Amino acid sequence: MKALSTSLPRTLIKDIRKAVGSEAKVQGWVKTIRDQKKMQFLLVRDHTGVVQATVERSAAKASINELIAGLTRESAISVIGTVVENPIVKTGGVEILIRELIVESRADGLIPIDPDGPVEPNSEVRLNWRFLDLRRPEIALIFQVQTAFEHAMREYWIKEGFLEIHSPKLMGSPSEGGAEVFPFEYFGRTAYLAQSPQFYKQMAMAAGFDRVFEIGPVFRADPSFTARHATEFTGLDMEMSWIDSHEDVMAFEERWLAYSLEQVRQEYGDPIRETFGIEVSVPAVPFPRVPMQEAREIIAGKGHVIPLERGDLDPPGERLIAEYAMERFGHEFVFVTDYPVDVRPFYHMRYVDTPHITKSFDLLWRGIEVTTGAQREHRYDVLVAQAREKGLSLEPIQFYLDFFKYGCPPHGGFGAGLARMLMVLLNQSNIREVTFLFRGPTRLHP
RNA sequence: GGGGGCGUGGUGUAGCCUGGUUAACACACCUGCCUGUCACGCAGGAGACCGCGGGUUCAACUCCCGUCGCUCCCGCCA
Repeated sequence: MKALSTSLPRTLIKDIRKAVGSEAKVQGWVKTIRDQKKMQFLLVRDHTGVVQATVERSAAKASINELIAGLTRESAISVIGTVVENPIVKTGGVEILIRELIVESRADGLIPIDPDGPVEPNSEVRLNWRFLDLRRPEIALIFQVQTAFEHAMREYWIKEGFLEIHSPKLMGSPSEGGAEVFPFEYFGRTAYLAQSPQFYKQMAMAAGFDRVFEIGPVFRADPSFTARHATEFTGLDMEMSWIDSHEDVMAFEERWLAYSLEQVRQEYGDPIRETFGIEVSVPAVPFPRVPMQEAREIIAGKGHVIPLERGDLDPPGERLIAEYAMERFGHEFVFVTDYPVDVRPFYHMRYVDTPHITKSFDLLWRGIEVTTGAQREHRYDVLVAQAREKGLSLEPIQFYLDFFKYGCPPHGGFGAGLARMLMVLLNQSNIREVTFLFRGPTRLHP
């Protein structure tokens, strides 16, 4: 009998209704125990739903009654029994009449955080016990959406002829100079964690790969204490050859995003609305574009003056330009273009007639910066001059500069943050909510 | 790195401003009861040296100083 039971295939709770009238095996966690005098009720949760399992107290069921009496919430169990229709039952109108119950792993009675509790513990406790926190069904949805979003992005890239690359994360020199890289000991010398695949995706252009993308980890040693920064996150990077300007890159990105959001909307639009109360809207193409100089004027017109010496927008400025894009174009996205050279890296291409301005852009989504992109400087002499002007020493980046010595096509690309986009998409106030395991300046465990 | 806020049973909070009872409440936990529950209910119980260190005071969870941790904003960025 035991052998027969265990050979029964598992039924996911979302499919339990199809098993009405026959025996089924359900496996999951104990959400609730209601142990009464004549009846015992369990609510069992798996990653697809919740179902009630029931057994009467009787001599014939004594061993099961005993097990349930000693059971704890959040224990991992297998339940085998007949699935019956019962309209009174609030969890879907069906229940399982327990024939066999196996306690696979008993949970300690005192749980540090309760996945079914009425209130969320504070974020520190939740991050300490992230595996319990992640049992909450609404959190599972976040990662289902991430999977669909990422899959759609990859699918679109591949459809458009991009190659997927995996560039090294161990580097012999910091890719852009500066203090924001993590150094570490590497067989007696210093190496660095990659803070972007920038140099390597450009190498792929010099190699004639034409178009590449990478989805992978990037590391930033910034001691940033905000709701949208992490020291390790998943970067979405792409680079494309034979472009005329950064406009080609923006035109690609907006189509890529519109496609990916359409896929997410189709697959998860309903649960996202129910769980997070937000409508997944597929953005119209093209997105609005606002050059930096004009953006400053618009923001000033809204009563916020960004200091002249500051080349970039500040957070209030970002919110105001997003507000403008919504008022003027009804759009959640806005490209801010043409950043001054002093706030951009040396490899961004500059305009011929206005050389203090780069052919670059940031993409803001509801006021949050989610992308930086540009046309790259592909002419060796110009690139070297720009690196010198920024005060970089050429020796550590000579391997990179060499990419441009033997025929490199004009090209450009962008880098985006997966979690940041997910945070905006699902209307979450903190990047930690949408990160499987967050890494920040003071967070290395679990 | 600069500024603000918060640290009280397993979890979330109240109490602190205006020092003075056994530090309260909800959820969770334990025991018993309960004819199908469904946020089950009822009765009882255990569980907190109030982040840490120092100071003021007859007396400190409460006021002051320091320190550590967390958090938000700014800077930086995706």
